[in-house]
Amino acid sequence: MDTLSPTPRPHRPSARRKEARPGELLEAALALFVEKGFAATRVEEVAARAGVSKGTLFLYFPSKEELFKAVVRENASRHLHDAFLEVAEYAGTSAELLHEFIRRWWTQYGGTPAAGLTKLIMSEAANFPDLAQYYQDEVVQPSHELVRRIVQRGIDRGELREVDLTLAAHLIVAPLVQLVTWRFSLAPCCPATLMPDPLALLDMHADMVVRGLRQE
Amino acid sequence: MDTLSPTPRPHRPSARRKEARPGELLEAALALFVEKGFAATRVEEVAARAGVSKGTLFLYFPSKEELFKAVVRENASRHLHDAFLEVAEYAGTSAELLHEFIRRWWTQYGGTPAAGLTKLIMSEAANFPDLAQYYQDEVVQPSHELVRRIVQRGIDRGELREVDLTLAAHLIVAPLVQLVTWRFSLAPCCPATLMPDPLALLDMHADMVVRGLRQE
Amino acid sequence: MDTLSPTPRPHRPSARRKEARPGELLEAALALFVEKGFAATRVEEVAARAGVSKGTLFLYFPSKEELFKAVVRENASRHLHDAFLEVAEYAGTSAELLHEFIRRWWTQYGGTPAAGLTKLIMSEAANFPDLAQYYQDEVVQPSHELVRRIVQRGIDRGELREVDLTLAAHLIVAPLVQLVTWRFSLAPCCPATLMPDPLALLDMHADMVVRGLRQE
Amino acid sequence: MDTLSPTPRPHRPSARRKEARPGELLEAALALFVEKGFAATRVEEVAARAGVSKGTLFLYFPSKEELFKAVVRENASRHLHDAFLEVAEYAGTSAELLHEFIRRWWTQYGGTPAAGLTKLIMSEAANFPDLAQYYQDEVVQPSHELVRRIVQRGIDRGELREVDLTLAAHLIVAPLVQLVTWRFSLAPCCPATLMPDPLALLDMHADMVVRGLRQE
DNA sequence: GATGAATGAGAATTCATTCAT
DNA sequence: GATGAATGAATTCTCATTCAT
Repeated sequence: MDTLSPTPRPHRPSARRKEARPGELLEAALALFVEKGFAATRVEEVAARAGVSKGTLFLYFPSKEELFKAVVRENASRHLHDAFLEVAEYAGTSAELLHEFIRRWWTQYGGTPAAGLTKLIMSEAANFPDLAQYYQDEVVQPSHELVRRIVQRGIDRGELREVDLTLAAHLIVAPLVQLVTWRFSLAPCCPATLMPDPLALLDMHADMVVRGLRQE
Repeated sequence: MDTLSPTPRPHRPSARRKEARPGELLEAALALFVEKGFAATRVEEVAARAGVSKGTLFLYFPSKEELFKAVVRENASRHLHDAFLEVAEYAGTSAELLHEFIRRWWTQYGGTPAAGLTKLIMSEAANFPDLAQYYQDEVVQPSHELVRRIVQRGIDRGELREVDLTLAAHLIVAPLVQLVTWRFSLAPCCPATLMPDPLALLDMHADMVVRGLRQE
Repeated sequence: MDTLSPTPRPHRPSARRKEARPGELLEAALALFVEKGFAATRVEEVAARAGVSKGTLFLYFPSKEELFKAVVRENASRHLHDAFLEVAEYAGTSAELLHEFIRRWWTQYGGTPAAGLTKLIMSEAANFPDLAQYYQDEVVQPSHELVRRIVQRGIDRGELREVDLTLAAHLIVAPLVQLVTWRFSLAPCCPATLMPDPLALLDMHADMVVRGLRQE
Repeated sequence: MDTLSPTPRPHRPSARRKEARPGELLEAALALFVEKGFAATRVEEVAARAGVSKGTLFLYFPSKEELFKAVVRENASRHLHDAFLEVAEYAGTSAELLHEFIRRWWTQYGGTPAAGLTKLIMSEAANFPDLAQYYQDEVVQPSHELVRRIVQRGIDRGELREVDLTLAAHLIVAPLVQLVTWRFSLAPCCPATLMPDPLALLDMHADMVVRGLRQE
């Protein structure tokens, strides 16, 4: 698209490439770090996947470790802000909101390459404790807060029972996290039949949560 | 000494002596592989933690990779056989069985060091596809089969609704797997307050599952 | 413009324009090579200090090594020719000549940035034996010859004892060389108090030489 | 000597080698650093010259830089202490003491491989300012102090004129330092005829110093 | 059996040099 | 002519593996 549309001053090819480099490298690095882990990924592989040479990578990131940190920072907390707004404005029932929330989580994060970040953090937390803390603060905590608000809203509306919000949030989030963890760990190795259809699983999950929490 | 004493179930009599030291090495290796990942763990660390020298490790395991495989094989499918027997013989309600099953899972696996294996497999599946397949066959599949039997038993007894057994099993297992994954990834890095009490979480999970699946 | 104007001694008319920028590069390179050594100096630093880009440097010098050689050739044997003439024409006593020679050496070479060349050659001689030989032939030998002539002149005039000219030249030159070596090695690192005033040192040196060599 | 004398428990060969390793590596490193400079010397060369592999070097020194620092510390201030004692107890004339001091300096340091350290420090001072300071404090300062004492002793005995001790020390030391600098820089590259016989040069130097400083 | 010194293949990083713009 | 992004050969350093004792 970009290459075909006639623009007044199309940046010189090399300039356009230069601007795209970090993004391409981050994308390649995310995929490889997710697949093989930080230590088992060679920077040369990352560079090759991004279509550049080893040396070029170091033009944009001073070390493999900084590349890793940039990958995490780049992919953390992308859509979280929007989700907060939507929940605050939502007008339907809690059952509808939960189904909607979970489905959107899948289309906007869980089903995208960025979801590999979740598995990556799980795998490397002990080797990068500061990043783990960052992820905890920027992604985990806000996500749980969002889910707690959804549940609290249902309680306030008389649709859901009064329950421990923290535990409920963990139980609502767990299958989502589990789904992406599997998507990037066992799923690529093992027969496709083992993985249930994500949307069917998520719909049943939303249904189970609603049944499990509803006021009787 | 050990090799002569008649014990009820000696794994393989001739190998018992040899397995005394390997046991310590496997234990050390499990802990370190879980914490740092396969590539980031140095064999010298494993040996040191087991109280032997680097050379000794290679007396028992021909390579780091074989050590890893032994760790997985040693820790996979420990209590699964017993669980099958117990479910088959269980006499109480489905609600009781689910609570009992989940609680025992925690005391016999989820809360033990062996549970690190789950996180380890998640992290290293792509680097060791044959082990991932082995784990899938020996642990994941049987576990899901066991859970499906529990649900089927509830349906047969008229206590639970008819649901997709595969999806139900995934949703029942997901929070358990998620719990151990966190126990070995973010939990060691981040404030204790973030982790809810495992038993409280698991009890609520069992309760939610029962409410979500019960016949109305 | 420059290339057309007839000047008294244009080095090579056609090359004058080209040599404007190389001059800055050579100056920058001399300073950095002296400070850090050939291998530890990055061409990018040289270019930056000369106010041009890395690529531009290679427009004027085909390689880092050629740049180094140009630095040496540029700075070797600058004032030697004049000194020979002055000694030949000198009319005063040997004591006056020695004092004068040494003071001029300081103002015209030893105290200038060009003196860094001496330290540079000391440091890199083994890595550039052909340059070392060039320096030996073009600078060291003529300098010693000049000093030998001064001593011979003193002997001929009956002011100085008959001594081994070669040894005397070495002993007269050594403190000069030593002074610039220190100026570019330890002096920049260590408290100024350690460095004696160069002119006081050189005056005492001239005085000691005269006393050491004079006819009794 | 050691290897020939029959000792009760000759260490096992490997143990004897192990103990000798650091020394062999330091010796090899000194020679190569002196010849080519720190940056231009490859650790593999050092290892090869010491008869071991690259990896072995890192068993004894954590980095190339630490190896360099160890080389300097190992070779600095070897014979300085003895020299102080000998000067304090010396009974002869100042002329004899100066000749003796300079001759011994040559046999015990200037003429040995350890003298390369002097050139090495000159070359690398700017890149290792802390080592330069260390050398200044541990070697240069004490050496000059020693020489000042010799001159002061001569003044006290009425043999030498009153002169600036600091300047005198510099002028006495300069040709010695210059001699070793040349020994390890231009001398290996250029025809032997250029280098005067060190002992003849040093004798003339001592003679010139005595003549230059003596009371008239 | 146990040790740990030694090895060397492999990975991260640097930097002189090239070349399209 | 000038630039600086890109390259890849070269170098430091790591660590699984071997083996003599």
